[in-house]
Amino acid sequence: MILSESIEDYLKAIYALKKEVGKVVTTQLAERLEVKPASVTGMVRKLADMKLVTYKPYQGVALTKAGQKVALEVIRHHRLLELYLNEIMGLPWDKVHQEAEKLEHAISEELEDRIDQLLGHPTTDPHGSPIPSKAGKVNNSSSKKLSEMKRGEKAKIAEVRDEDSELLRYVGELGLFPGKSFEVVNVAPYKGPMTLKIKSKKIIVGREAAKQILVNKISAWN
Amino acid sequence: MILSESIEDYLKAIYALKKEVGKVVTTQLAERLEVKPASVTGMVRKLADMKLVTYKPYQGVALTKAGQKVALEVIRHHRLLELYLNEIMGLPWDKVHQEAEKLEHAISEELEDRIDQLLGHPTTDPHGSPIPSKAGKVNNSSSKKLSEMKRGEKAKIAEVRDEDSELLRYVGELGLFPGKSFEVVNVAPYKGPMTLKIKSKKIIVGREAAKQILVNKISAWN
DNA sequence: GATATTATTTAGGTAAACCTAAATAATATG
DNA sequence: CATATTATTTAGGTTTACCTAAATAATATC
Ligand SMILES: [Mn+2]
Ligand SMILES: [Mn+2]
Ligand SMILES: [Mn+2]
Ligand SMILES: [Mn+2]
Repeated sequence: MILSESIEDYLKAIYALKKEVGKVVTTQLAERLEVKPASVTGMVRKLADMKLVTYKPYQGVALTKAGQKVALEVIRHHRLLELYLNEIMGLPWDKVHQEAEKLEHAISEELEDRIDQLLGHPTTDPHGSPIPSKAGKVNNSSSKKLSEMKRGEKAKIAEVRDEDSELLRYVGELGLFPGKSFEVVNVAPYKGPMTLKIKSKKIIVGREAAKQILVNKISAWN
Repeated sequence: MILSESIEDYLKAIYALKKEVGKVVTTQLAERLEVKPASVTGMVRKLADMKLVTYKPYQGVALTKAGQKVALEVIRHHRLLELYLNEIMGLPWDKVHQEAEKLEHAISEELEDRIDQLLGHPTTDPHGSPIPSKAGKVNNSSSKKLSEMKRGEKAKIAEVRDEDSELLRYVGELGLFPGKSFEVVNVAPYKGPMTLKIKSKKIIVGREAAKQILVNKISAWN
């Protein structure tokens, strides 16, 4: 099965939107892929012909088993590449997404396997997103947004949106990397900044940025 | 300047053919790129419009300064990638060409620079081909074919054709890597095999394979 | 030097992945 | 519930990079 770069990107976007908003509609897909809605309609019909998605006009799109398999393969490429570029090659974590976006379509299955091996079969990328296994299993931690946390709650950074380079630089400077534990010591009103404590060091993060950060709560009785 | 993958491959092929046979004609370009001659005519006209080549119908194509610059940039990507894949990632030397053929169009200039740095600014790829510098300088050693050597002559392996995986596996098993010194101890008649001596070890290589191997003669008075 | 062969170009088409503008369907509002 | 707004689709183009078939130019052969 030789699929075009565009097709791979559509399937990936459908997978992501499904995860993020539940339903996948034309306009949102168009916005994410930076094409016009009319183009999405055309492509989605084609994907339906290829049995990669199911599609009912005005109702939305959903991946079939086959479509999901392709999406997960591309996502696996993407996240393995991000981790390799960051960890082994030393590229900053705000640069790797863009690079991986192109490379994900270019690497062979053999190179994918080699990268996986060199990284020791990792399960998360530099931004905390799970790397699907070769077989297509994904660890989907049910995490919540940092922005929704209350004063006094403790949590661990799970995942940071990886598309926005500026956000990543900001968050990186604050030291908010996946895996870091912290406590919310203050939440300013009027959508104001949050103050966090990481190992007795206080840091302040804007509420907008906090919306882009997913965390796993640490239960009080731990 | 954003050039398509096809355009980059045309320019690279024109560069290579110029080097190999001196003149670049439609049919050969078509054969190398695995497209029909009519398609080459079309693309070459387009490249001429873009001032990347000069073209006279029925006469042949030649790269302009701008065209050569692009060709050398793509070749630099290709060869740096081959070396990285082989040396750092441990891919066998008969696999790296195919992989680099796709990746060369996908990596950013920043990643190119990082690879160059991690490799210590290398000057040749795993098959012995020179890596053009960032500025576009290429070391073109004037080497001859192994197949044309006579009994008793000494030389060093310079370069092995990199497109044919089977050839590379064969040559690799014989230990004929770029840099290896040897002496021709016998040349069988009727286009028969050649016997070489590398550090007192004798190896036999077919004449067809020997045509694909370039060497630098070691002068007798050395 | 006429004729056959080979190389190349021209003309007209196709497929993929976009686009714009207009039509239609779904949803929201007074 | 009639009308306005928004979402989506349809229809008809465009661009890129191919293709085939036919025409033409260059070269080789008798
Ligand atoms: Mn992509
Ligand atoms: Mn990521
Ligand atoms: Mn190569
Ligand atoms: Mn290529």
